[in-house]
Amino acid sequence: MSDNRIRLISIAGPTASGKTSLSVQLAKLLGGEIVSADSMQIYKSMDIATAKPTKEEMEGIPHHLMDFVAPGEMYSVAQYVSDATCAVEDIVSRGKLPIIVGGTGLYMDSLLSGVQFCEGEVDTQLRRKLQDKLQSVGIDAMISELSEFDPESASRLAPQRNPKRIIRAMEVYYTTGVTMTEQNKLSYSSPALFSPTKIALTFRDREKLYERINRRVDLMLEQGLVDEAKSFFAMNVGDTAKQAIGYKELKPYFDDEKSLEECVESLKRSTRRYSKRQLTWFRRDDSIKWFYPDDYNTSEDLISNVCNYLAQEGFEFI
RNA sequence: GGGAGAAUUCCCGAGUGGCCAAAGGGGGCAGACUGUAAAUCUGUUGUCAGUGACUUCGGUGGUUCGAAUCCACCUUCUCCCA
Repeated sequence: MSDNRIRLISIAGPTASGKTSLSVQLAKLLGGEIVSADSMQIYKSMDIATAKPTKEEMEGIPHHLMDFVAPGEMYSVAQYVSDATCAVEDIVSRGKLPIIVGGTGLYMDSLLSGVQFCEGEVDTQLRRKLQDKLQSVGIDAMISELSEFDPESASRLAPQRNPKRIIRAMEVYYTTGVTMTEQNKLSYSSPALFSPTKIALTFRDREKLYERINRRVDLMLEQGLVDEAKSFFAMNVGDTAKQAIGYKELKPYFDDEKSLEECVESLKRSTRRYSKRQLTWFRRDDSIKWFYPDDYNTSEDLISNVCNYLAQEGFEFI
């Protein structure tokens, strides 16, 4: 039986775990190109806050799906999967190895497993209407409304009472006539295009990761994060970009409500919490091979161990 | 030197005799996750063999059937008068 799926490598992990430098080194050794799986690095001009690699850090390795959407535009997983799939196919067509690198679990998994999202754009008007309705009737009423046409989703979503999810499940049905439950099944109906070898990075000692995060935030400040935030607030920013960690935490400082130090503390905390959520996401994937930088004395040791693993997996070095 | 007040579980902070292992928030930890995902949401957070036991509310002693809550003294801190 022949497997036509595209072989590729994915590198996941929490923020500040060292994905960028590892990925560039691997790309050099394997003849690869990088496809970013990061929901915020896709945006232009949000450079410091999203810790986008600099030209020097890229070392000449092409990076795709990074720095190409205006902050004012909306972007979504569905677009990402379609854009990234094209990028991967393009890389393969040129005889290069795609390396998917990023910390946005939803984007990465959706791409790697070839999730097919339902047709059509988000109906923002409908969404607003549902949000208003939720405000007035309460979440329980929304859950029971959902259960009228999609009882499975309703009971799945009921325990956490997550407004966004409940509204989305309703949106899907009202705009497509297909329930979220059916849509989830349809999403996995076609065979996967890719055959990924998944690796991920994190520190055995959580404190070390947190220290790196703290240090990185300090570095961002030195690089001019405050100015970048100032211009961020001055421009037209969409709902997705607005969520980026790095600007909103500084808002109270600009509004004269808090000191810069306090804001920086909260920025560090948000980043730490984010890294935790990333870990939660990636940890549930049993097919991931984890590497821990704090197991090695040098980054060279880490890289050579990763390379050994990739060689076992059948990847060829140039 | 005199006077007033405060000390609570990782932090802030409620609690003023039993319903208190102690509200609430923060933080931590764990989890969920299909078009906002760096978002959104859930659980948990004294210890142990978890329907119960044990230790905890600055310290020591006391009152009481029973105290984080009342009394005495001590310690530290804050404030006011000098």
